[in-house]
Amino acid sequence: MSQLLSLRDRKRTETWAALHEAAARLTLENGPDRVTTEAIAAQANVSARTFFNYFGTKEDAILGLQDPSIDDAWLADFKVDANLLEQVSRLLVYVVHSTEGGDGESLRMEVVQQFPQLRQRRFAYFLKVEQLVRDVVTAGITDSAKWADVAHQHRAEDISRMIVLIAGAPMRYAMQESAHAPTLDNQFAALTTANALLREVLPEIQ
Amino acid sequence: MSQLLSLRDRKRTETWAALHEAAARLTLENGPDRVTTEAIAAQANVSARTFFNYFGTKEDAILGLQDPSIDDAWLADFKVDANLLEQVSRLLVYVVHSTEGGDGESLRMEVVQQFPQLRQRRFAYFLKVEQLVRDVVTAGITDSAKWADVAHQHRAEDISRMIVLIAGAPMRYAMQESAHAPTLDNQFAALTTANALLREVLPEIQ
DNA sequence: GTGCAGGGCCGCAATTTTGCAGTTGTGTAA
DNA sequence: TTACACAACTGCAAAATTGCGGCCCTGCAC
Repeated sequence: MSQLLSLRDRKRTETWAALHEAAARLTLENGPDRVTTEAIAAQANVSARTFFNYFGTKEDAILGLQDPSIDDAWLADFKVDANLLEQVSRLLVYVVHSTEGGDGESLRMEVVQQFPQLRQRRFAYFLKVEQLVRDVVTAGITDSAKWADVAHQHRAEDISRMIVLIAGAPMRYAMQESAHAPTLDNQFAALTTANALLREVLPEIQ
Repeated sequence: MSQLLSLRDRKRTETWAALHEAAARLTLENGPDRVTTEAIAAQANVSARTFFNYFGTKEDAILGLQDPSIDDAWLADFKVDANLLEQVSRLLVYVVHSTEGGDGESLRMEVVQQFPQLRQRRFAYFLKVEQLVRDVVTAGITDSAKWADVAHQHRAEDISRMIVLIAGAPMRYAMQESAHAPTLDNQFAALTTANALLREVLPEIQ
């Protein structure tokens, strides 16, 4: 038996996918307002209560969003002593990706294109992403000798808040930019553009 | 939603059936000794431990046997004050039936015909059936005015033991008789014959 | 307005499933 | 014979699921 995942983890993944699939499909068919959490649960063959064990809101299920997380391997690679902006940018991209569960074959895209009202929910998730990344950066700064000087004058929390805001600016920019054409390609292009823009702007404003 | 059964009960029934099905099918394909409980569980998509939450032994799963039980409605109809032998006979048939879970479309018959070694397990279950019926009869006798006299000279447990033995004789007889041709028809015919035989013998031996 | 039903969502206790670490018995290679 | 793998089966604690009562909000009939 190929068991990269335990039976428990495999079933958890399956249930998550079943709920997201059901939510997305039913939404595509009837629109988000004419779908009940109960119907989604029934379609996924679990109880209505279990639905809320997996998703905080109906919209999260429709979009297939999950709380951001960082793999230990990634964490090990993260260093604050050089190229911090670059590091934080990469981390943000990675963590945003971690909020989008399921394989690439999700119905998310179709749903977002069909019902743009749902789009706002992704911004809410970006806040969670930033929070998580801030925690990581804060920890890095606290432990770093290089940052000791600055950390003496400002709280590490405030330093990382500012850094994450700057590093996250391209993503916020890209999210607004690609709002009306939310394909994967568009998002990626928008982010690339925004990154370049940041690089040009930064030297000019100090 | 048609919910005669709660979601919980429905899933429990499904899992039971999935395990029995997997056990029977794998046995038909490979023989009972070359099937592991682990393989059965995997086929039914549950853990190895869960298998034993449903069945006490591998053979029980193959045969689809479950502990005997009596519906409350049946219990209400059971009276010890008249035609006791008849009543107990009926009850025995009913309770034996209750040990055979699943719909009629079970692979049980095929398995038993293919691997007669498994047959013995059904005798073990008949003991459980008798025990359960004895308890019912004992309770009836204890509460009955008609039996007060006899119950004064013998313990109610002993009285019911004897009655159940007599009432169960045809079933034991039939089980031996139909051992080599265990189809439903054969079993039923054997039981009918045995019942008639009992009725003829009884008056002669007092 | 006022009541009321419907639906999102949460807390909690009961039930079920899982993982894991045994124990036991049996076949079998050394 | 000994050693050992394998498979049936069990106890127990952690995790997942379920049922249920309840809160809050919104829309809709009256």
